[in-house]
Amino acid sequence: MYFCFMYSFTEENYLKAIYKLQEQSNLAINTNAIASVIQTKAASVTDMVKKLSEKKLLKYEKYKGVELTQLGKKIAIDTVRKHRLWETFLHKKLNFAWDEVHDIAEQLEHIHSHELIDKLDEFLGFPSHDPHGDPIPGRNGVIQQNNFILLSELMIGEAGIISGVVNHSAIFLKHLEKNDLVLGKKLLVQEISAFDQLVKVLIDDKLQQQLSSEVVRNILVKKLTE
Amino acid sequence: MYFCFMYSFTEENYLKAIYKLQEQSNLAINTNAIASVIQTKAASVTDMVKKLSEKKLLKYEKYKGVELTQLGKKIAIDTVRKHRLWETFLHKKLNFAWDEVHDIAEQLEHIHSHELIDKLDEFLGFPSHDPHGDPIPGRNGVIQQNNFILLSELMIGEAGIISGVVNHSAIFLKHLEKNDLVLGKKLLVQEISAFDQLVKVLIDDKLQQQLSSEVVRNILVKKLTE
DNA sequence: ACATATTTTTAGACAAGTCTAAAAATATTT
DNA sequence: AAATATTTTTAGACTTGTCTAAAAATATGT
Ligand SMILES: [Mn+2]
Ligand SMILES: [Mn+2]
Ligand SMILES: [Mn+2]
Ligand SMILES: [Mn+2]
Repeated sequence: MYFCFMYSFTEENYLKAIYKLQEQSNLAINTNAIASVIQTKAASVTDMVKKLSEKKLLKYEKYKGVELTQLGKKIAIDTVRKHRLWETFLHKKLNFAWDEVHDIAEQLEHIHSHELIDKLDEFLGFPSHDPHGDPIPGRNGVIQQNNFILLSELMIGEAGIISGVVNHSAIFLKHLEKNDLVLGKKLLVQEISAFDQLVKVLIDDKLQQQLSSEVVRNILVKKLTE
Repeated sequence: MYFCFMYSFTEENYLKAIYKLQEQSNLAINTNAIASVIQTKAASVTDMVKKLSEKKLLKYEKYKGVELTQLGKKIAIDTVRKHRLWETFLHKKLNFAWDEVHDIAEQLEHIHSHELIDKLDEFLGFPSHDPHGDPIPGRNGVIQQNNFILLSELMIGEAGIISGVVNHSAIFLKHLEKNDLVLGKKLLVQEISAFDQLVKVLIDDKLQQQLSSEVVRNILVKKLTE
């Protein structure tokens, strides 16, 4: 096994972070934002960004921010693909809870081997989504975008299937699991309190539960039309 | 997930290399030997060995060589355990050929997570041997030693089950596979040429084949007594 | 438009790990 | 036992990635 060209863990992490920031806002990506994602200092980001620019992975103009090149974006998406496939493996095959997979996948995503990731993909049956409902990019780099909406956007009387989360923190995921709010559950919105915004939902046509606005703003559902 | 204490890839590789050298000869381990295994220079080994000594992972005396401490040995064995479990996963679950697993496992063995390796072990059904017949250390660090012998040690009329290899090179493994000399096959020694040492064997009571002395000296068998 | 606050970059240092070339220690010959 | 050869260590430099503190650029308020 040899590597066409290999990027370091650090480089991949920077590219992934910039890619995610680029996705979630069309504004220029500034060094402080990157620093906060990577958990490092802005000065370090400036250094690194210069090197990535040298390597044609992104375009960098002093004081203006950065933008990934096609190549940089490809590496980033590839890293996301690996991350989500590994998360799926950990959850589906090794029975890790959905709040336990992320940190281990952060390490596994940097293993370099195309054959490995292709075979893993096949072994998992070419899954389309990871344990958190996030789409898994294909080996061509195409990401099929979800059309999920926030649970908080559902009107009274409308229903949806839990399909993803906005907040990925372990504490939130654990909380959802404890309350049986896992992927695939059907939720029917029955009542929204005018006073404290608590949302009363019916889970899978059986159990009734009250959800805080914090919770409903962080659950993504596939709206059921009918 | 947090790590009790984490050793770097490099440190783990040094410990593993020293451990393997320690196993295969009772002599003191000198820096050149380590350098040749790690694929580096003796000067670099000296530097590293000093640091590992600081960290109580090995005992080092200038010009005398090194010896692992209990802690160092534990880390090394743990790394071997991870390596062999991952090799088993790659071979059994992802259908990699036995000559393709080593290089990827060299990367995977450095993923830090006890839960991960325990769950992987369970997922694989607590295998006792890796795809090359090498024993997989238990989570307690105990390695159940093989009592395999070289195929070259079998006398005419004796039989054995292929159970391991001495040479782990991809070219040798590929050659064995091509000739159907894989783990589990039964070999009966029928003839040893006095002239060129070629060994005529009967594979699984069916196929006759001539093996070079290079081959018979690199196959390990479990002798069948009867 | 000018002063102030914020963000970003530079300068210089540090840690891990590696290298080459030279010096020191050990081993082998004669 | 001295001379030579080999092995091992040191010295000093380099790379990657990080940091702090100071300087420079940009943004904001009046
Ligand atoms: Mn994740
Ligand atoms: Mn995920
Ligand atoms: Mn191996
Ligand atoms: Mn092996």
